[in-house]
Amino acid sequence: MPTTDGKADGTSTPSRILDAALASFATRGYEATSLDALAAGLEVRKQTILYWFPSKEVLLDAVIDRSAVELSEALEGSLATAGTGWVRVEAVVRSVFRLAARQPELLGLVREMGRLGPPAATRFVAALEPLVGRASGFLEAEMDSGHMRRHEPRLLLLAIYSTVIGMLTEVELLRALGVEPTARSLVRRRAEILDLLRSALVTVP
Amino acid sequence: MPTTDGKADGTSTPSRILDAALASFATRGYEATSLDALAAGLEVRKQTILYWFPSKEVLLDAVIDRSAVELSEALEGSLATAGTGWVRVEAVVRSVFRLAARQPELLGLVREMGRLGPPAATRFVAALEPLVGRASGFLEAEMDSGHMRRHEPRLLLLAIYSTVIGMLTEVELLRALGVEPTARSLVRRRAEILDLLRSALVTVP
DNA sequence: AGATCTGTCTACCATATGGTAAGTGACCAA
DNA sequence: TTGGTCACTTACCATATGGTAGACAGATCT
Repeated sequence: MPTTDGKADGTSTPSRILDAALASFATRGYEATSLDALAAGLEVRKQTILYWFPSKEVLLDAVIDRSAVELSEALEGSLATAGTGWVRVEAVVRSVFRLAARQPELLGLVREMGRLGPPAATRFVAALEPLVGRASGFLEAEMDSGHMRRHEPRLLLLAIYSTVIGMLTEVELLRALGVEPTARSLVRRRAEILDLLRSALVTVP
Repeated sequence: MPTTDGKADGTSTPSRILDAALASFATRGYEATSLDALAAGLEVRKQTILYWFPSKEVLLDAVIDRSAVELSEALEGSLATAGTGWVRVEAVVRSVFRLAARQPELLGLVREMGRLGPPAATRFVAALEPLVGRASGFLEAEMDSGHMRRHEPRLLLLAIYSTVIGMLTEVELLRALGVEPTARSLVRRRAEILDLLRSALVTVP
């Protein structure tokens, strides 16, 4: 497999392939995505894809790796925010929503991880482990210092994660509930979730 | 397509097909499930499946319909619990966890709905609409009477749903977080989620 | 100029997939 | 006994899939 992307301006062929693959994996799913369909969308032959990524699985790994880096960078940034406990939680949630507005596929891929058993999912989670560790440690510290209600930090993290991801990716359900997934409604959902989380976490108003 | 299931004792061929299909759709996904694999697991020829369900899509619809009924029945029951606001929320959450312990595939299918666009997902959500309506109405009434913090009821419902489903189905993530998905941990997760929800919802301790 | 390397393409291929057509044996009513 | 229905089977088929082999044009190196 070639190791360089040629021009690194984001429009090189391998980079475009990764973009398309991420989008399709996130929405249709990995197994339901065919290399032919991917290639057709890129106006390229399937063999071009197989030239850069010698198998579909390698392509998946590449998508996962790149996405994990992007996710990590976006979240590490907001996690580094200074300030008391709740402000930081809020900053992280806001940055996830920003991410969802800009690159919804990234969040979709996170959801897809569940189905892709140990080989792929493990890789993804492993890449995000430092982030999870930091977040978990932060929550624990805040609970120790009495700023937040005491909970099992890792379960709390999972609950927050589930809520946010659900609110952002359950488009079908939203529509069925009469909430059109527009930019406006995204803001409302964000407000709603922050409100909920604050009630659940912060000890005294 | 034949309309009767022969013996309705749950071991009739069509019933067994539905069971296997539900399990596979919920874990591997609809598109990733092949009729051949399904048939092999049932020790039956693929054409037997196509005899009872003339196409894969019809099979999916049947799985959805049956699952929606089972889900509805289980939840309607606990929603009918008497008592003040929080007790009922708790009863519903507990019954979802009970369902998750007994029939994890049902919850898995719910998650799968998101990916299956409008034809299938709409059918599922439509079948559950009365339930959602009742739950939403209940939440609104509780907020009106001051037992619960005011929130947009349908968004609140989505948040609760996402949290519960996430806690129950994100097995990969749980494992990565060091939480082995055992029966013990299920109880802990249930306690954790009830605690969180109570903090977030109930007005006065 | 000639050789080599790069990126993409055309030409195939084995296998798997959803689905059609046509049986086969057991049972059952006339 | 025979004709028909039921549950299920074997025999196929068109298409789609991931992947291999190798050709071809252009750039780069010697």
